[in-house]
Amino acid sequence: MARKVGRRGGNIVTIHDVARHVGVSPMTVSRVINGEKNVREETRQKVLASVEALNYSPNMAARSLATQDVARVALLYSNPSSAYLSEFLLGILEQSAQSGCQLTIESCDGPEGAASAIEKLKSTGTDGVVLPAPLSDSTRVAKALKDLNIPFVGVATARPSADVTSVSIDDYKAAYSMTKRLIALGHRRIGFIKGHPNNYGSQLRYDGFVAAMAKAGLEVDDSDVVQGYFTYRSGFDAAETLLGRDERPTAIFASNDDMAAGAVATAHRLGLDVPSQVSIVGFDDTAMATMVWPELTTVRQPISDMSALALKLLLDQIRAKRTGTPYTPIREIRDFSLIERQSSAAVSDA
Amino acid sequence: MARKVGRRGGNIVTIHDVARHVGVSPMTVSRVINGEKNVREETRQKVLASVEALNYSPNMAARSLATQDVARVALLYSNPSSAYLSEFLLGILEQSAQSGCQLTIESCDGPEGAASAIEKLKSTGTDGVVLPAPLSDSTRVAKALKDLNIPFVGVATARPSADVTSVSIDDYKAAYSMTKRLIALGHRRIGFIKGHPNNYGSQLRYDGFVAAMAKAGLEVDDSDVVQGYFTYRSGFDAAETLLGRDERPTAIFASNDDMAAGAVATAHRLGLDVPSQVSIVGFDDTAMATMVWPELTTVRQPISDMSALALKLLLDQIRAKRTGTPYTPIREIRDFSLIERQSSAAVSDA
DNA sequence: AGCGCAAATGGTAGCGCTATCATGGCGTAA
DNA sequence: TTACGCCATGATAGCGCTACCATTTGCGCT
Repeated sequence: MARKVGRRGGNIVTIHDVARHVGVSPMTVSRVINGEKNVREETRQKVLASVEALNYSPNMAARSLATQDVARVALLYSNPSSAYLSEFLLGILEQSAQSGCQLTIESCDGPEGAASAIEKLKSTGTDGVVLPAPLSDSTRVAKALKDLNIPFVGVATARPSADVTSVSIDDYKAAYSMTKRLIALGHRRIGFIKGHPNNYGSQLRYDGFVAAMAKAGLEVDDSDVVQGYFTYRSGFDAAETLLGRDERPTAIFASNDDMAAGAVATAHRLGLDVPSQVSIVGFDDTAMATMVWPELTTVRQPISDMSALALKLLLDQIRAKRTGTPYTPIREIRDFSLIERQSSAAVSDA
Repeated sequence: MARKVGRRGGNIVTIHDVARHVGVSPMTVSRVINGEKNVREETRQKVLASVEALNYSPNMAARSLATQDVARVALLYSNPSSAYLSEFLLGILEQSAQSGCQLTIESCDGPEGAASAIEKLKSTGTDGVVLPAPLSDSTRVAKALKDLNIPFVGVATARPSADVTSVSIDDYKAAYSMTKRLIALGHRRIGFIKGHPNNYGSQLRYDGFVAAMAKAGLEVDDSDVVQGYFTYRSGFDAAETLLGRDERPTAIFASNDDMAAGAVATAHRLGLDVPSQVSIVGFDDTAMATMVWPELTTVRQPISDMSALALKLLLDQIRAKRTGTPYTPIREIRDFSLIERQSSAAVSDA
């Protein structure tokens, strides 16, 4: 019976409906919704009850318009693992829905991609940028954004730059913990596949590994450390080097899951069972980790939490810039966790 | 120098600024922006020039508010491959930014997940739902949404339900083409790994395979067809069955990339080179396809196009519902493409 | 010329929400 | 008691944009 409602699309519940229902002014409802103080507890309860009863949910468009908080935020990415990206998106989307900001996703592949992508940001009046994993370490991008005076937040940045807000985990500590765990499982000789040489996080992971080995009084032989490039193929090849000899390590720690997956494939090819003959662990807990078999023991980053937080911090920064408030960059560290799956086990007695 | 600007956040260019700059009314500018007719070409050009010059870009929040087009749209998903999800998100995000609709991402895992997720949709007043791959085939979800009278669009739905709008590719034809290609490469005995039995698309793919074989006058032996479940592990095991015997096929067609990747791993484990000794092809062109080595020859769906289109169709449907216009469900078919990578080759003379 | 009709443009009034200021009530200190 | 300040609430005025008319302009026709 769709009542005639001028331009209205449907019978959407507005703040006015709630106000009328409770018998207060819209302002009061607004205050309750936004958790402001200076509202009597009794009133608050009544409002909340009505919100529930009427099934009210705020119109983000109207809110953004009124608050002028419509930040245009861009997510710049360059070929991350898609597993990483999708989880990243999930987190940032939820946050952006909550904050009611205009989110744009922009890919910058290729060497000139970054430049043109940033040019585009500039011309569309982007207020801020979130940089996920591989891009957050790009000095070029960071410099370009800084030159344009566009605030940005890096996620999983390993490079410890004090003047940039970032959200990351402690790569060093994570690698340390994982290594310690392998040692606890009885492994004495552990092969390591390094990440991409340009990536600072790679370095930290390696350092953590070395430190844990040293702490346990174990030597790291040069031949047990192989350079990788974060790709499956590089892990595949690196594992060949590590496992294709008489004296082989009983465990391999790859700097990411793709390489660990590649290493597992090589182990299989060489007729080695994982994990009974060789344990293989990864890093990141991307979808790859549970896609292969056996599923990978790995280090998990709370990616969607991190991206959500990154956006929140970015919005703070933008707001500060707008109001002229001085802003102090923040380096936020989130907790990682060790995920034990079937690719690692205690070293066999054999 | 931040000029004082009331509540305004920054010096955002509005439609009024453009209007003043051109010397027309805001309405005219609005019309140009929205590509309406009834604007003199000359005026249009002037407006466009000013838009460019002032770097104007419309405020989505204001637009949504004014048009009342703020559809609340949900993307319901249940453990798809993350590669699929991220590409799906990319497409739908771009579209939602353009359409200025409020997009929510909702996961429904577990058996009761769907029910509770849908309950949530109901209580938040969702106007429509997009259902990506595995979920689009769930009769339960479809029924629940239909009962609630919430419009939805399925993507990659294989089930040919005439009363539901959907976007998909022709699974049958794609499988047919891929099979034909393998035959052209000289393969006569081709193993097939089926997808999940509950998935209608699986059936279509299998049918396409069988049809192409029949067309070429080739027999499909029962022992060359193995049931899989879309997982890496199931492909791994299935390939064992197919390849671990004397008379083995020279090629394997897996119903998705994960299984193809598993099959490659098994081939390696059995000491078979891919593709010189056995070609292995997949389906979907997810990130998995390029992550493993050798990279997989596969069938590519234009996922992000499809998700964008799905959202567009959904919005049409919502609009129709609101205005009371009768709506005819649409079954949109997009083109697939064959991607040839390193996992397939002509059958060797040996 | 004059008329009518359509195309081009402008004016006005909101969309749902919140910033800001105004108001009224109440407690406390003088 | 009077004065003052603080707290809870309300009234008002937009935020940037577009729907819906009203108006103007152009132009073909009689």
